Amino acid sequence: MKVADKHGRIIQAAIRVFARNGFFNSRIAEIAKEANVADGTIYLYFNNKYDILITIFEEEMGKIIARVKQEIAKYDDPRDKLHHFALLHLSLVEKDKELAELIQVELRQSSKFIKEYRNRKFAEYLHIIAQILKEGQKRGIFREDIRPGVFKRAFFGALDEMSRFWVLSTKKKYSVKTAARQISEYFLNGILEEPRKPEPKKKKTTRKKAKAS
Amino acid sequence: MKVADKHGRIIQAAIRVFARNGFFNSRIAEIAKEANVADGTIYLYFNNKYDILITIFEEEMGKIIARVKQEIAKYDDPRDKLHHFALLHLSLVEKDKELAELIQVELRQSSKFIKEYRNRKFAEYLHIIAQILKEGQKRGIFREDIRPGVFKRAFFGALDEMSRFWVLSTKKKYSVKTAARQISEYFLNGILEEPRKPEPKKKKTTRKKAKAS
DNA sequence: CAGAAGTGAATAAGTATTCATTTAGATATT
DNA sequence: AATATCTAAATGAATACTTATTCACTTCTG
Repeated sequence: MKVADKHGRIIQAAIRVFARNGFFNSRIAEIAKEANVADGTIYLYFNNKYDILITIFEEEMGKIIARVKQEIAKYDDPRDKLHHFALLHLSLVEKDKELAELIQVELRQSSKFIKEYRNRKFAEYLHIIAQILKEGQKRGIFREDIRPGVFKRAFFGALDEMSRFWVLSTKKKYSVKTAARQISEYFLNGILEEPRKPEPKKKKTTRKKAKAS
Repeated sequence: MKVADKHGRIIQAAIRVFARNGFFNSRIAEIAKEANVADGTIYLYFNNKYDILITIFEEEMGKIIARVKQEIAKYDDPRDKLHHFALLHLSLVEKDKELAELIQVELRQSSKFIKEYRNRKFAEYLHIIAQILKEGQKRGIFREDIRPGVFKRAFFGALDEMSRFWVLSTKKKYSVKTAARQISEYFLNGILEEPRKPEPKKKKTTRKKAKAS
């Protein structure tokens, strides 16, 4: 990346500034200052303030979706895919809290444009979850009566709310690993004591030593 | 309540206007017009624009929390409590979409004030879920290794994301009942085929309260 | 008729965007 | 090698709005 990559510098500055103040409370002047460019320079690279926000989503969400798809493809068992989806989602949030906050907070604005945009882009992300479910159903691993349309939103929502906790509060009470394991456990096995799952037959990446039984 | 309940009229108008445009894109003049009062009148009842938003949360969230607590108390079995929490949450969203959208979208603004406010008020709502879980654990119904802090966020998040789907899109593909049943099922029994709970699928309200062994 | 309630035009600030001007880098000319 | 010429990139002060809030005045109400 060149020293004078103005486009990139502006994007990165905008992520920080928008995350800090929210879109509406952010000043173009502040972004310009943070990017070390003049106010007017921003308009050489972006049509307007809104365009900066949209571009951030376009570029960054694209990266995230590609990354997640690639990672999930490494695993064969849908149960593993689901668990690793959770793990990666939470890891990405932890790694770039400012971007995560921006996506979580500003992408929810009420404007028609954002509404439609979010639908279009998030649909792709949610679709990954639905695909994992469907594959598992085809293989007889997941129950047939699970509705992909409900499941993908529930699973994503669970991760998203957990993420918000980390993004908004500075203190992190649970590790990414713990949270990801808990959440994928809820969805795979449920929380009931009674119908505890016997044993996963095949692969086990990491075994949990039942120490204090 | 008087016919000329200006406070209430302004609140209701603001809910509509804020939901329609988002907080920042809403004009005081528009709220005033919608409430059939003069612009200046609003400042007799509220300190500023922001105060209207906060008051909406204060009053409406208070009602919701009270309502949910009351409803949940009707059931003894934590499994039923959880299911009915889901059912009521989604019903309330469906009943007042504008308020739901406002809470979902605007309560997530980045401003420090909102952040803190949300934390304080939502903590109470999330706490209801955690309490249900803990009680179930004490009774040996739910597994001991479920972390209330993760669970309450995951469960709420699942419902919240499902709600957003309804709020943002006009078409409703799933009924409240279906969605609530699916989501509470995920969390109670999981989605796996194998360790299917050996219970009759058709369970109605008149289900026997067989205390789990 | 006195005080409360309500009004809405005027005010006072704030800020996204523009554009006349400057700067930097490349190429041509001597 | 030094200088002149040209163009794109960059600048930031000025513009051109927008809008929350105020307050002098009017209308109710008991």
